[in-house]
Amino acid sequence: MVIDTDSRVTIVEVAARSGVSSATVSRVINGDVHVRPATRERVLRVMHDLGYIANRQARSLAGGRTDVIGLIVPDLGTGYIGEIIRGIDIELGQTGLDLILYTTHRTASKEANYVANLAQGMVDGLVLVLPRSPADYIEALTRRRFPFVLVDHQGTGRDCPAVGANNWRGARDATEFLLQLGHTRIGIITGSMDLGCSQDRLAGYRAALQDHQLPALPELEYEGAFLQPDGYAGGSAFLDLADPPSAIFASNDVMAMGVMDAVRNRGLRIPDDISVVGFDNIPQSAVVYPPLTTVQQPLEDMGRAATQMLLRILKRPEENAGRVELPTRLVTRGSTSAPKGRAG
Amino acid sequence: MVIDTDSRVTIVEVAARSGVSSATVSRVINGDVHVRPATRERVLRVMHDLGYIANRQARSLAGGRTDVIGLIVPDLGTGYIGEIIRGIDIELGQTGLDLILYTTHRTASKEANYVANLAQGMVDGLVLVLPRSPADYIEALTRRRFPFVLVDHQGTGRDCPAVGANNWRGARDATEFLLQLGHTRIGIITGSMDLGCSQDRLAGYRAALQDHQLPALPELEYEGAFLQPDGYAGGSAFLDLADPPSAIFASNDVMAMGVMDAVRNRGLRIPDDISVVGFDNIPQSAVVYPPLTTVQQPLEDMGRAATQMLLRILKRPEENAGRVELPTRLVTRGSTSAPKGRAG
DNA sequence: GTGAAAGCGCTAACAG
DNA sequence: CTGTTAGCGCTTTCAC
Repeated sequence: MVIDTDSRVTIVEVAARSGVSSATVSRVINGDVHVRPATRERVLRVMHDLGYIANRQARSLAGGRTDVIGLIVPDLGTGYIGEIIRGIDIELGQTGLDLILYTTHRTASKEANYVANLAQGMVDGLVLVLPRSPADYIEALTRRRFPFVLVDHQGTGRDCPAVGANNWRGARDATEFLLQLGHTRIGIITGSMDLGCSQDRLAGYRAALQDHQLPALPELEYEGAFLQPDGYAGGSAFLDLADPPSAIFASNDVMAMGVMDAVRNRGLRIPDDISVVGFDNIPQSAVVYPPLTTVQQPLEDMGRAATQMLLRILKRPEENAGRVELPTRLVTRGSTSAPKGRAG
Repeated sequence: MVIDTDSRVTIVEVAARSGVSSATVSRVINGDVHVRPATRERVLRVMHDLGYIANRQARSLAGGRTDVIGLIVPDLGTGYIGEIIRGIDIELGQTGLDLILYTTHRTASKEANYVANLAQGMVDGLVLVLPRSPADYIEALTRRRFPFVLVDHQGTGRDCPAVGANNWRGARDATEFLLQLGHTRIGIITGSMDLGCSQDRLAGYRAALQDHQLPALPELEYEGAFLQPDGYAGGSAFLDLADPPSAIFASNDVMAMGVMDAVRNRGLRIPDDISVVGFDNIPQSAVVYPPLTTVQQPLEDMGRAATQMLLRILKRPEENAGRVELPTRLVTRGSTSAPKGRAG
């Protein structure tokens, strides 16, 4: 096949040269069964010879499939999203679908706008990563039966197709790990409590304590908002207690870094004096000193799972996809050890 | 503004409600000057009230601007590309342009296909990251004056708009660093010598030696192809020499890892017996043991620069954009030290 | 300044 | 099985 970048070979030209109508060519393109094999062959040959390339715009304008799926992400800043995208891309590579990427730069209104824009015929389906304001459009999309999936480790998504990480279990595992090490006073710094993931992580933490017949103490629960200063503030608050915890679980790595700063600022050592655990396993957590023990989210897998789910919806719109929760994995590194402080 | 996800508000409806023709609405949308200010105001208001969203497909089909730029990347596997995309995204965020992403999965034919596809009116301009077969389409694009930029650290791009890293200088700096440490026998493992970047890196290495009145010895130059086994083979070859080098510069990090394996396999230590330097600063290089000294490419900056360049071309197609070379940065880590071997 | 009308390339009924 | 005929929503001459 001659790939001619200039080519303006249209369906009409292919039709003319194959001695059929453009409708038939269209049928061939779309794999319509109602075409005599011989005709199909001939058209295919001409398309090939001419280096015909379907015009995406025209196709979708006319209301056909676009073979493109839309991806809306909050930003590309952390590398976090990159992992998810990679998973999506791997899965999409198996199919003939393309990807159009939109970055909302964390703006909820842009998000809703893009959704509206894309769902208007530009793509066949939508993957929404870490949506800010899903409520704004989920209902409309659902009503219109427009295929979409949320990648939503935050747990904000209502009852709609979504994949997320098992936050509850991740937090429980992390806390359980600290308990196994011998810690009995463990502080938690939560994320914004309006997010499902924060609630789940806190619940997981409490569940682990309960498993060990330990009470959940309000003084050991500090509400943050996923930012480093929150970790610093929370860590400092814990260390100011008459009886400070010997371990601190931060609901994300960024806050864990803040905790580490707070601990060091007090002249205390990690993990000798205080153990610290994070959540997310961002790349930085492996290279800080000491390397951070944390809960890894299966980002790439989440991307893959979301894509598979979308493909399934695209194929069988009637079945409902439900929600998938992927398991997290505890990554133990140098920021945790058995308590070595004063008395046991 | 009411964002209505279902909305099928078209230019016609806006026209009707503003008491003008659709042509005028189109003019307003496209910032045509030939519209009375009062009319413009009115139309704008109606568009706003109705939550009008332009249909991308129709626009580009009709031959107008698409306000989308196409991005073609080889893959998303390494995180390497992610950095570049981030730079592009940052720069694009300032404008009203959107991004459509294509992954070629390292297939040259897909690459040419996508280029043809996108350049057919789907996007206003193209950014090609690490192109495999630019020769296949550069001429056609240039002839058609279709805006595009290569992000091309490999230096494969001919004389066309491109941004790359300064490979020569990066290699010279790395070699100079080793020389400063006191190494006098330094081996180099090159990349595929048909690539401009490999040639430049080798030249930089030789230049540094020359600066110190040291000869470039053929026995200390091993040709690889950017793969780990090449590093292993090259490193082994060097260590088999009667007078092996005390430091090895690999033309990328992946080969440097291969070198490290070879060194360890000989029972030698890094950096005590052999210093190793890489190129790229891939994430892994920070976490291997010992952490790898390497030359960092300004990936995000390259993405930004490429985007700026494309925007400039979009604005002033007549000026020619030329080529930009961005500086690299030497990242010194644990894999290098002064030679401690036998005699000084 | 503004409107009317002709497509852009394709799909989707509806006939045959 | 295949052709005819309308558009999809927008831009763009060409008139007025």
